Amino acid sequence: MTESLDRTREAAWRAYIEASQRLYTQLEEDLRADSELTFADYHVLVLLSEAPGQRLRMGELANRLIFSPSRLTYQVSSMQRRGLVSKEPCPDDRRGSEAVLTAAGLLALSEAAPHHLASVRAHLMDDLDDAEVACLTRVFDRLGRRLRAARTASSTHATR
Amino acid sequence: MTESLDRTREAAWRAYIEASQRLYTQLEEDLRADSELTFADYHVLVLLSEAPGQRLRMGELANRLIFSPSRLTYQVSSMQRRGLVSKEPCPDDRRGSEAVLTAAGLLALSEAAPHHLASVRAHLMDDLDDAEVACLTRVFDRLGRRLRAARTASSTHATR
DNA sequence: CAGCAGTAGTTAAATTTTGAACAAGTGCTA
DNA sequence: TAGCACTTGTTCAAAATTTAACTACTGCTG
Repeated sequence: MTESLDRTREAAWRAYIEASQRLYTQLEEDLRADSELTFADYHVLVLLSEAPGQRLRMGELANRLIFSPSRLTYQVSSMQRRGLVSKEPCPDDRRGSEAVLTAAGLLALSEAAPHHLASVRAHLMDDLDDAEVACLTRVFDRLGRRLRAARTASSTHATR
Repeated sequence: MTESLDRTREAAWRAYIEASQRLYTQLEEDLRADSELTFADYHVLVLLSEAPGQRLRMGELANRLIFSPSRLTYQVSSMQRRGLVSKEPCPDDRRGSEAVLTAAGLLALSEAAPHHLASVRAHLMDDLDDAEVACLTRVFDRLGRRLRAARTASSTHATR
């Protein structure tokens, strides 16, 4: 019994896992219903639109999306085929390349965003009071920071 | 601006999405490091181990895992190949079949569980105080219930 | 009880994701 | 500055997932 979760934490864990999965599924479905984008597409567009010059190094994009390098390569080529982004060699590092938001990509984002945000509100946010929002922010901010740290630490050490 | 999220909610949303993705990735990685199971495998084993007769109808299992039917078929055949579950025709409904936990499956679960639970604690639970646990439970319980309801409602109506 | 709309689950093809190798370029160090 | 270890990103093959048929069965309805 040493390694178990107490009852309340187990309940929290199960509720979290199930609801998160359902939420994700629902949002993805909504997004595809009123745009031509997947959640991953949307996320790429958001990140690029916020980046200076509306461009990001592949590696940086992969880190933020929490995508493997090869997955990102695939994701970006798919979006490139559809004209949502373009790809340019990186000026200061000839190994690298950058994904760049196109006008069509920006347009697609601006069309999809209202629906998507409405969907996030309808399924999740509108049902939360301010204290709950604060709690989620605190918990997941902390968690994200910790997991980010753990990852860079382990890849630096190369322990194992 | 009608369809946007206010600042605090947007921050909560982003923190949640990122941390959840990182957490999932981390847990999956841990699980694979100290067992032969994926997260999906593990989840199937848990559900079966708790079911009466350690067996569940495919459909029921799919609902609980939030898997598409075909994904579940694939998942279960894979586990069947590895001897973790077996499959039996359902006695009262000749269309149906049941997934049944095997002794090897139960053993694999019991070996993996301590590590996995420790991992959940280490990455998530140990860092939360009781109020936060209560908040998560409340929020995600409610969300799960609501999304579950939305799904059955929409599939009944078959609107769209 | 015949017909038929709906349910349970599988199958097959196409798409996506992973994982391991790889090519190219960088930058330290000796 | 030549050599080498590391980084960046891609490619290829294998595995997983989705989507759309499709088979078999159930259970209502006339």
